[in-house]
Amino acid sequence: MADSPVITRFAPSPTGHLHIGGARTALFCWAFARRMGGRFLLRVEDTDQARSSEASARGILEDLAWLGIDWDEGPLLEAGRSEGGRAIGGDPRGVGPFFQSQRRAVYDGVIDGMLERGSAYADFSSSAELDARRKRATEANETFRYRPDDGEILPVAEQRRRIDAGESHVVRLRSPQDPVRVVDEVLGEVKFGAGEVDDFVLRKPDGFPTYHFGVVVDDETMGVTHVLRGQEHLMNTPRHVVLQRVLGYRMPVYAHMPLIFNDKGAKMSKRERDQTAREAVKTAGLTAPPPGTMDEHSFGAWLSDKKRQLETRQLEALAGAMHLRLPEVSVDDFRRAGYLPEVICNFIALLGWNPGMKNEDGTDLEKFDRDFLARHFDLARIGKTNSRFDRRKLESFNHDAIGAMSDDEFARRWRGWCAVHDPGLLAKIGARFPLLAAAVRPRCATLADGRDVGGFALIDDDAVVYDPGAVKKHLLKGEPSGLSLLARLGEALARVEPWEPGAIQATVERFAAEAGVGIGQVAQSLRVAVTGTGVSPGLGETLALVGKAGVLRRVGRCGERAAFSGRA
RNA sequence: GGCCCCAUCGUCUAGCCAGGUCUAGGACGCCAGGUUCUCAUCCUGGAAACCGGGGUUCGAAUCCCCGUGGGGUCACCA
Repeated sequence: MADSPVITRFAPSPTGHLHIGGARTALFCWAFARRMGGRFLLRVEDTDQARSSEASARGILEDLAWLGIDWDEGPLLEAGRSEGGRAIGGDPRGVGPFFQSQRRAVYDGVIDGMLERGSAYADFSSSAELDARRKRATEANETFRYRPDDGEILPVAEQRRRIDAGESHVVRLRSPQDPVRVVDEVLGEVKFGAGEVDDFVLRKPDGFPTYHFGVVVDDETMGVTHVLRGQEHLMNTPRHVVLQRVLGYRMPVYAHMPLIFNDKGAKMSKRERDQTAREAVKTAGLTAPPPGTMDEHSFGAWLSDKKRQLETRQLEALAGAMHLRLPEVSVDDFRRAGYLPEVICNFIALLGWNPGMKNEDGTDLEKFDRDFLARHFDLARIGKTNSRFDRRKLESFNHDAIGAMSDDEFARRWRGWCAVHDPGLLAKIGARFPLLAAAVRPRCATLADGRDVGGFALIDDDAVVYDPGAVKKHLLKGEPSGLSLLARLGEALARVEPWEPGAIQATVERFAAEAGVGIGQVAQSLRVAVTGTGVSPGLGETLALVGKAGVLRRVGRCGERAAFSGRA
């Protein structure tokens, strides 16, 4: 309907990185707004003074922009500056600001009215008292609900006087004890009995609103029509609905989405990464930090304290030194690990939503882009069941996406990634980068894999490390042995001109035919001689990358190695 | 523990709302073959699920109830 545009919002709390679950929530909010021709807005819920940070807010905004999730209203962000740039956000309707910390006057105005009407009251009791009561209730195995009798609440004038005197206090909702019924777009009808909602806090002693109060006031003020959020918020809904009723607000449409767990079936959390690393350190029996990762003191402190978390940089350095793969949990993690933003969007959309369409070959349609989501996303097809995050499948999707790219496109993307995450590779490979990219592309599941696959091209010629197994299998065995072919092969290769994959390949094939041995044997001996292992991209590409001089040097060095006398 | 949600292959799911066409389809992973100079691709084939018990019905993966299991939530965090 033209007169009732859909308005959705994503409202992250800037206390850390954007979690993959949060990214999905944002994506669904975005997709739904797009599909309905509505607006998607972003609001930063920075009401926890101790934990919120500007850097975190900035990071979350950038992660969203990177995923291609752009908001119509919200904080301004200059995104993609390197690629022409675009500005996201703004306040066309004048409903901002979009940082809750800047909206105190709005909340205070609402609170004042509630205090006057007696629908809220100031509570001057200390949090210590409350904690004690809560503890007693818990020990007695009772549910603790803060709900004083009418007589215990101070007269309005008295409240006013003590507030004006500057006494520390919280403001609580005088909660009507009515049942609440919500028809959730995902879960259907959900009922909450009368008395489930207690006199929860609306405004904290520091003057900042609580989450519940901020959400309800802002959603109303900003005209939010549809609230899409994780199921962990389901039990917050009756609170919000009660508040809305007290304030005479409209109730938005709710849609609670299933949760995403890690592959172990536990909630995905940042601690996982530290846990994984800590376990690896312990099984490896490491007692000191690997060189260049961190100092001994922080290492020891981190190792002995399960709750302690390393800085991202330290953790990554440690994992790198130990050749350890850390589980990704934030968008930022996936980005550094070399996943493509469009693949992440595709994959997380599938965690809880399904288009329910078939491809022409009868298989289920599950590969799609953001534009598809913007055209087909709907609430009705959001599932109810929690899902596990299957990294193998994500990897497969990413691999397929890379496989579908042209060499040029891949080179462009990989170069962009390297510029941020692996500048050393760019410096080392120089002008041969396009060649490397082409060779490596079909073998990469992530952009980070390129370094491993093409590692042979990134080392010095005399730094090749020979894998004993490969040497034994491909150089020492057989008659004639690979080793014995190498010298003559070198001579043949020296005459190759121009030095490019096709010509190299042809020469090797001719050599094999003339020597009367299989192409496989020749190729493998050469591969081992040049890369040190029996695995690499196609032989022509591999040799082309190393360069003629490099290949001849490596072949020569390989032939000289006494270590190949058979004892390996 | 109270309240609330959920339940199809190992994992993500289609099918369920409008019961029969389901000897339950697909994807990832796994296993076995084939193509290939290795690897990765690619091709072919395979194993693999309706949580249990009651109903309703001629007929239930689909509807209802109970049980069990899993999850969420119980802050002056969001």
